[in-house]
Amino acid sequence: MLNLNQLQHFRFVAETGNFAAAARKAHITQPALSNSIRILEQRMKVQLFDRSERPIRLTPAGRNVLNRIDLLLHVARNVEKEVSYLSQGLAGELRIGMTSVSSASFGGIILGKWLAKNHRMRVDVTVADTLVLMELLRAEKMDLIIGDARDLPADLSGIDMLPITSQEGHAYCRAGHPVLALPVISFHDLLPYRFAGSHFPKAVLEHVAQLHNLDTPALIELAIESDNISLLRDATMNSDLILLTTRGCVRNALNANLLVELPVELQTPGNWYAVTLKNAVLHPAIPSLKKAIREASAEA
Amino acid sequence: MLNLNQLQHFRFVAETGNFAAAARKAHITQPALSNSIRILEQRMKVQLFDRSERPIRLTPAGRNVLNRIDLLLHVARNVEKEVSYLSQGLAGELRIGMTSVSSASFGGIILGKWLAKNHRMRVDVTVADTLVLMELLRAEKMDLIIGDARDLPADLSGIDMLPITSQEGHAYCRAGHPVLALPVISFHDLLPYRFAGSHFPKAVLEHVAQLHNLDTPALIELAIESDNISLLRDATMNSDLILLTTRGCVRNALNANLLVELPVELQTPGNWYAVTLKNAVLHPAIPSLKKAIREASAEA
DNA sequence: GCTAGTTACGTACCACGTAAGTATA
DNA sequence: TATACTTACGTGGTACGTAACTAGC
Repeated sequence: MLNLNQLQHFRFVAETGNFAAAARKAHITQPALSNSIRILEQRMKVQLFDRSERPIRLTPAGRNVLNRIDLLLHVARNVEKEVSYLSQGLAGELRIGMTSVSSASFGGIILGKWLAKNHRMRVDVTVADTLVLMELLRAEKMDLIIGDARDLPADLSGIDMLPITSQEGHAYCRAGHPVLALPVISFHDLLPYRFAGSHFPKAVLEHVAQLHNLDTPALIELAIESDNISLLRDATMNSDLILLTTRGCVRNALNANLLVELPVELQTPGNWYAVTLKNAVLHPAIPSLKKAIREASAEA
Repeated sequence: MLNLNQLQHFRFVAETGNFAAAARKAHITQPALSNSIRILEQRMKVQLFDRSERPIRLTPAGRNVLNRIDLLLHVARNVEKEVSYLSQGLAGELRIGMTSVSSASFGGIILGKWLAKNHRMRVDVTVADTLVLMELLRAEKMDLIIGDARDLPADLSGIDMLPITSQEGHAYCRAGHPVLALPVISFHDLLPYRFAGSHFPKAVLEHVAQLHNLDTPALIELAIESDNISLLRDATMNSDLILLTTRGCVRNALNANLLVELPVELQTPGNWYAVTLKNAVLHPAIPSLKKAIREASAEA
């Protein structure tokens, strides 16, 4: 097969029109480069340079070869770079499996944030139920799946499970909120006060609505929607709105007794685990993705 | 830089899923291939295969590398093939210069036929006058030019000239044609009999018309036009048509005294030469093209 | 125990450096 | 004569083969 080093050498000489300068570029001595080109010419059975006069000149055939080589070297450099990134877990393609609900409620968020930081990574997401995903994982057709704990099979040998607790949702109100005066608080009691929350995936609201036998999710009226969590906190602390969010986001306000967690079961759907094979070689990017999942969990 | 051999080896193993089979494909022994892969893994800092079980399996990172490599190897093989053809003068790009007249009258025909036989060749044709073309040739911006002998410079040192005589046109009629009875025959005497010929470039007819002071080339009425030369001969031998063609095309008929060459000056425009540099390395395809030009000349 | 991949070791070759030689301007 | 490329030669590294070893089915 072709020797990319020789081709690179050839390119340097063709570019500089000068063996000595090209040798400096290639970080070898001039005679070594001279040899390299000579051998290349012999292998190709093509005279690349006309050395009969100074400065040396590309032959017509040399020009043709040069044109061809350009693309090849370009592709080679790209592959080299890509592999370097790949080995550091910074590039490549991950095959991720998710259940429909987990993808809707938090999978997209985690992946989105992770991909923003890892712009050389590609992710191929398959949505299926946990049992199917487990099969795909075991067949090594998946690099990582996010499965529902209740559906994970009894046989947990050979798999690595990372719990995802990030998105357990709760309802919060300000201290001194009128609803706190009730002896027993149900979800229905919250409805009149309206809600504050981040842009929830539809699936989450639908699930909560269904859980509490509401005819339509629209009854859960979001008075204020924003991904700016501090804004939502301030709004809740200064009104009777009910804040729907995760505990991690209001930890400080809870400690300062500015917000109160309501004893209402939102029961966000299931407990999830990020699952990988234990006795297989993982994709170099998996540790980074798992770290992102752990951090997302810790934030909650 | 990357080593294409190693990458090829990797591909073989990935394809067969089997070191022994891959070694046979690569025409090396199995331990040698084992080493090759190991070194590649070390260089890439990526584990490509999971050897802990049989059969061995591609790791996720290995899959990623494989995808990347495919294009690279494909391009490399193409370049290799291309260079091989190039060295045999069967592929590559030629930069040809022609005058406007020569390109119209026969350059296109010769190139067309030659390209049909050399389907891997590309030709970049520049049309300019002979002096300009000579400059381009001397500056090695042309591989071959077709120049008008009258415009070629006095200084012919360092250039190689191949005369092109193929297209010297003459007029022919059947033996016993009435026009032969005239004591002196001029071109105007031929007009009433109409003409037979191949599909001439406009430039040629215009030139002939101008030469004989005809108001319009349309007066040279082509009763029959065809690229099938034997059909034209037959038609001419069995009628009073005047055949406009080159001597080579009617050589046999002339020898057999079936056709007669008329003493009429058609003076096809100029004498051309295919010109190349003498003391420069030529494109490998030039001999083949020159041969085609010589053959086209010989046919005439 | 049989198949398949690895490790160990020896060899030949190839790419490179240094030094001397040759050609061009 | 000076610059630039080539040739000659010595060396280290690498890619391969052979043979012995080890591990999975």
